[in-house]
Amino acid sequence: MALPPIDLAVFHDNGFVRKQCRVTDLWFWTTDAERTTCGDTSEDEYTFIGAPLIDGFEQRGKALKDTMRQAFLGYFEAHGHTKIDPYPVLARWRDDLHLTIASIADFQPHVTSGEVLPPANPLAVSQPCIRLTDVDAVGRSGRHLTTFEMMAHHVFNRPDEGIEIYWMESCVEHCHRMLTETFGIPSSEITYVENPWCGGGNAGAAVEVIVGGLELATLVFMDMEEHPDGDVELKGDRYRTMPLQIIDTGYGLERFCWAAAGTPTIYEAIYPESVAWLKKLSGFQEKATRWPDLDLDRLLGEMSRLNGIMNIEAGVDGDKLVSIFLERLKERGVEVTSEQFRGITEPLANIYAIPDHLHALCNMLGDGLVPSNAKAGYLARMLARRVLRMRDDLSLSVSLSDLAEHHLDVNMGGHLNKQHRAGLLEILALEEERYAEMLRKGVHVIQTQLKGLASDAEAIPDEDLFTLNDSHGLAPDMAVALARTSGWANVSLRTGFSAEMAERHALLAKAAAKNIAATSTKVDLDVVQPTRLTYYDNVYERTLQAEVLACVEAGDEGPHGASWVVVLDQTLFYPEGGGQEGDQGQIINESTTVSVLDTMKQGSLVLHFTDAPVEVGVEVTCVLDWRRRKQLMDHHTAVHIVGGAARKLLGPHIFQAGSHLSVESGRLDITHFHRLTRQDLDAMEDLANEVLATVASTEKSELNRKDADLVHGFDLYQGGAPKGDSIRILKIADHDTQACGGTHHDEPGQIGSIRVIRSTAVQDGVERLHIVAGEAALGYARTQDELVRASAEVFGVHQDDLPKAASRFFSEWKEQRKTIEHLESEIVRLRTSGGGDASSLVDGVRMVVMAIEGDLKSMTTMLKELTLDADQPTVAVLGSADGGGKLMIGITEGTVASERHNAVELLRAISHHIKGGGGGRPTFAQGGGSDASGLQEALNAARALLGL
RNA sequence: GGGCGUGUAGAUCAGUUGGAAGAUCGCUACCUUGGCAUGGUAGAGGCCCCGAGUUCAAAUCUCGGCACGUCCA
Repeated sequence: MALPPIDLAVFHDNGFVRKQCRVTDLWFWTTDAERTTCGDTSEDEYTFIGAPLIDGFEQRGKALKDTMRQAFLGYFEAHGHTKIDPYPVLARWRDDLHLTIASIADFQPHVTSGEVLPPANPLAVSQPCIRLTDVDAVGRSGRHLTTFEMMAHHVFNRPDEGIEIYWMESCVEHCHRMLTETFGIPSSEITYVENPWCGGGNAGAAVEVIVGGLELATLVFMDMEEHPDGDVELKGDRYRTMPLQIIDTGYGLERFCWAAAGTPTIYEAIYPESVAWLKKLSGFQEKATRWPDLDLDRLLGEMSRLNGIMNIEAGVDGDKLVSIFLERLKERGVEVTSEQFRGITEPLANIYAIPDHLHALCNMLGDGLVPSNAKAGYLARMLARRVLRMRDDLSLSVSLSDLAEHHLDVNMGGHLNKQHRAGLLEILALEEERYAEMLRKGVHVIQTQLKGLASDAEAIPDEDLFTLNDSHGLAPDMAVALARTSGWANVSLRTGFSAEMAERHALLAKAAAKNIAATSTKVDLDVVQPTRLTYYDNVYERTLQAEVLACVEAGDEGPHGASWVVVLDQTLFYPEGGGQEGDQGQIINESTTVSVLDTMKQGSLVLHFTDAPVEVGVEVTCVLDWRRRKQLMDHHTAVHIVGGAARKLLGPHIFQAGSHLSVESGRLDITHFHRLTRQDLDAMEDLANEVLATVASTEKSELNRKDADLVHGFDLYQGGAPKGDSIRILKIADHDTQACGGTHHDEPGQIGSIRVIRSTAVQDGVERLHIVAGEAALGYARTQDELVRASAEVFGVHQDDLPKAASRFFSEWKEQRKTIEHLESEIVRLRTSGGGDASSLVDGVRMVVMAIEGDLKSMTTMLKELTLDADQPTVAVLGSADGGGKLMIGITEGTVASERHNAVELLRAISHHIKGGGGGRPTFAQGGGSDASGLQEALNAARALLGL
């Protein structure tokens, strides 16, 4: 069964009739009985360009957005909705998304699953969103944006619990009244298109709201979930009704602004100052006047109308697009050449895209993001680099920081959520440096990569272009541009190559995704009663009476060789989670004692992995391995304290990217845009220990999610997004506040001391701090002492003199190595030059055959000494007993000696005496063997062959 | 999270099939001039990132580690 028609009173009351679109086949509602298209097809042009459909909004840019947003939220506040503050653009409360891509993302997954109550119901919000899927189309299509605000009203109905706020009828009525009353849009300009929505396992009826050819909003009625027995079928999947029924709407703030401004593109409506500024900086008008006959305004006007019906998506072939455009423009009486078209649209696309990208970038960094080469940070870097490339294409003489500063002041009122202005500008300056460095290296990379390519080649091989892009960050068009100035003047980029490369990347990504297999194991248990967790009541408790609810074999999966799994009614063992390792200890009853080797969580149960079974139903005593637990707590609380110290010292962008707590050490990953120095670590260490000394006690509390977000904001979720409605919060004075389910000290002072040992790089933009605390700190200090002592003993110096002694020994070693080399060659010179027994003359060629002491290195030095002088043609055969026997033969190049003798042949003829082989060039050969006792025979054989 | 690439002189980088560690700039000394720019000659400067392995032989091949770069999700 498909979905039934959406037949609402609001449509009939306002004179709408239901029709089927002849282009898309979708059903739609319109007041115009003659209308045959739904409004959003390749035949529907934008009708609002130059003729705004929303009246009374004379502002532009930020002021227009602010007024528009206020008008929207004002309507819904006046009609019983609660306005809520927008969430950050970094979706830190979610582990499946980097960026907030829609207003509904704020409430996923916990509110939409029914686990957590919404902050208000019904509610209205204007949520800044970032979507990078269409990043290539931004600036070129006239309407695409990477960053936009999704205005929305949301309703969360639960009919089974009697919660029914409103559904389709009221929703569409609100929408229609707002459009016509608040914004004064004539009904005749509006079409409502029925187009069911599905995604992410959910589905529902949906209505698209089209005004003047532009989709202004989508109203989704999400009341179904995917299920094999469902009675509704959509796009091949079956769905059934679910208990929670959600209204998810999305109104594009920027599109409302555009419809009110009627500008040729959306960018002129929302970033007018930036567009004007960039046009001026780039000399756009002067360039355009190169063609005095060209009616620029007419061209741009026609183009923007065309943009409405041409679907410019990522990967569209550029040349093909241009030719289609030219043809369509011609039909409309606008004659332009391909050169003129490119000359106008290419710089314009950059001018439009730059403010959009900057807006996304400033929002992301403003939320505390640090650029990186992985994850969300990479998205910021990609945007920064796109802006830099566009800036270079436009030949703008401003820095990335200048651009951002302008944008920040003009389009954002100077407001950033978390990051300071100075921090943002510093990060961008660093990004620009990195970009410049990449380009500088690019020239060299091109030259080595293309070494084998003929200088008159017309194309760079695909493989080389892939490598240049993937490994060296040189996009194909940049690679070609660099190659043209580096000696390959005729190369050009094959049409459609970029699309091909994108396809190839998609294939690789798909293949990689296949390899990820879920490996979570599950123990089968029929216990339903959740384990009561007593370690939250008192973290210092060491023994506990409990009842055994279940005991089963662990199978192969048991950690640390554990063979049984025990479940109790309550436990003081902390199960592995939040980076903290599971507790160990013992479970004791009257007759037996079993060891708990590890503890894990499965759903609401705590699994104790033991080395032996215990009887079910009996009362047992749990005994905690306190020393281990204390150490884990030391490290865990210390990690929070060091994290707080890092934030205080380095800035608001410091966010925990991960942590792991073991008995040996604690590990904390933090986001930062620089490598940390020892001075940084020392400062953190000092501050952390100061906290131990000055903060008397930690505050532990439990809040529901709604209140926690409200009171503490999203910095709470440093350790990742917690599950469930109830959140445990650890607050260490005003130093650090985090949601954390781990075990923590009540008094920081009990840790004793904290040491930040070192930092390593996890990825660009993420530093890993290695921390020891409490007893582990003491143990670490002892180990270090021992290392110093042992090293000092080797040198026979006092520990304080160790660095000095080491550097003296090292430099002396280097000097002596040099001296030895000189002396060795001197010895050879003395033994051979004075007519000694090792040397003899045969027909003007000096013959040197001798056994020496030394390794390959010193032999080559001697051989060099013997054979480099062209005035003294020499054949030298050296032998050494070193490592199973070595033979080396050198012949002075370009002399009678090298004409008469061949080093390789000579070597092959004698090397069998030491059971070895070898090779080399005709004037230099070396080899070795496994039997040094044949060395003299080998040298004798050489003498015989040389006629001595 | 996955893929790819790079670590060689103070700097920028070459180094072919495993077989004698190189270039350019910079540095030092000397020569050319009244002085400078420059030109000429000579010289110093290398744990070829670290650790294992293969081999008679590793900067080069294999594995592991560290550091850096880059693309994609």
